[in-house]
Amino acid sequence: MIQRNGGELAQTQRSADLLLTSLKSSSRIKRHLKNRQVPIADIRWLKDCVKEKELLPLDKYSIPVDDVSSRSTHDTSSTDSQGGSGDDKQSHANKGNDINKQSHTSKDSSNENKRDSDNYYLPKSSDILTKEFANAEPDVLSYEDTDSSNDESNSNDDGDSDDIDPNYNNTRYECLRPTPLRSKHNGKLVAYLRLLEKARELETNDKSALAYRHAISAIKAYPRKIQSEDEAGKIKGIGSKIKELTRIYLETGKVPEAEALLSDEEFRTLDLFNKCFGVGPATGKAWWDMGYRTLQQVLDHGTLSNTVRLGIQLLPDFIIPMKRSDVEELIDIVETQAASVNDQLLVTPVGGYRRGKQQSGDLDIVISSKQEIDMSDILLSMIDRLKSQGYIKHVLWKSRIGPSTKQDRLHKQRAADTDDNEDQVISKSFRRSGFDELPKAFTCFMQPSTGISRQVDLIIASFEEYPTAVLGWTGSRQFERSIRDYAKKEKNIKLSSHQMITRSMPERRISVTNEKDIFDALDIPFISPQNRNC
DNA sequence: AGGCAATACTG
DNA sequence: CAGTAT
DNA sequence: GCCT
Repeated sequence: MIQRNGGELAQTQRSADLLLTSLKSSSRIKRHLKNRQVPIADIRWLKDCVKEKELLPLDKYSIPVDDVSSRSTHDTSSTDSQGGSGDDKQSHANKGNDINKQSHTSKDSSNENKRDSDNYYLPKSSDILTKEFANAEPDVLSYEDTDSSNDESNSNDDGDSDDIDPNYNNTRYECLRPTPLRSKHNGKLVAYLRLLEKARELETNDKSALAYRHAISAIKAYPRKIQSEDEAGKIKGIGSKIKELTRIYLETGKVPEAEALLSDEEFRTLDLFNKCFGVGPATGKAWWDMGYRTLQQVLDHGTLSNTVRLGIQLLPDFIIPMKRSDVEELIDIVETQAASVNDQLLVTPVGGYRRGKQQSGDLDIVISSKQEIDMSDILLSMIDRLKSQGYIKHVLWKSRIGPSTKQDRLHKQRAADTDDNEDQVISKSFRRSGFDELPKAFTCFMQPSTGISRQVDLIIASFEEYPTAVLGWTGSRQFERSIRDYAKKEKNIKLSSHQMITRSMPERRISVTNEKDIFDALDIPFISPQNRNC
């Protein structure tokens, strides 16, 4: 039945990516289990799929076996950029599902063909796709309170509650001071401001959103509990509007303007849409305006590019946070595969993981080399290898610029097809051949131990580019913005993830061999990755 | 009043 | 060029 | 929305 309908029957449990069974008790299932990495579902799923002629979500059929819930215990919504709205409360999708008998099957894990089989890698199921906010319970404001019984310790004496803490570096450049993962003393206020930031972003009020971001970073870095509106008003990044919000917060313990968003249907819907790869504020708003209220509706009725369709279909998995051990499992895979491509490769995990986040939404990896070697083709080699080993299931996005060689080929090809406007083509290829950016790919991995799809971004950097690439990809986003801003405004230096150059006319490249060199060249104190959570 | 990081791909 | 991604 |  599987093969007749375009599926493949795996030879072994290990190579399957879905197990179907009709066994009833989870203990019996466990005795037969050799592969805990993949979802287990009732065999009726298969029959129903055939009946409906489509791949149905697994959730109503999936059978929970794992008792060591792969979810983490407390989930305090992620720190940066990611939604401050602590949406889902532990979706324990699986309720009474126990059926009988067994049989296992399904897709082979290696091979990747572009036909329908792609679909078999897709949905894990979940209620996210059908989630609708019309009459839903409001979200609960989730925030990171590191300190319940605050004050004490420092706050030493003088706490003239209207003056800012003297230990605080009150600057407009976030990169000049340490910013921890979470606010130690003002977590709830930060959570409210995040909501407002998000709302501005979804309205495409970029500049306003940025202003909230500055304020949020400032407060996260602020070393004690803010006790008065005047104290808040003295912090750079907080102006009249946010000072007022702070006043309200201090008086009532709430920020109504933000609180309202927790139960606002449009906001919550746009926020959800926006979580899909390839879907930004404009697309989300367009969907809303067309009357779509769930992602499933969009899937069913919208006309979508392949990338966006994938983005939606992968969301149920991508939305599940990775614990550090999950991330490490993927790092191991990349390291192993890199070593077999070239033993000089150096694999460095960056992104939120490097900044110490306990939960990550994706994994960013810089692939460089221990010595100067030719890095052209490394990206493609890695992708090929990871695909053939069955780890990469999709490439969501891939840059095509790569160190010279094949790039030239591309451009020559192009120039050949369009002799129309020679000059344009030439100047274009000229700019590009200078390797403006790092070759990179955003991919979807299948995490072996859980069977969950994970977003993994691979970035290739040459030996020389390594330091700036690591700095640039470690983030946070706000840290990068501020350090580049500082470099430009204060030092007249142009900083990007692939180089650091003086802007004064004879542009000269500043050579650096590690991150510390970059801070030194800018003459600013080194900030450890754990303190770049602006 | 001007500026807010910096770049690349897609359609 | 507008939109999206990092 | 905030700083210069």
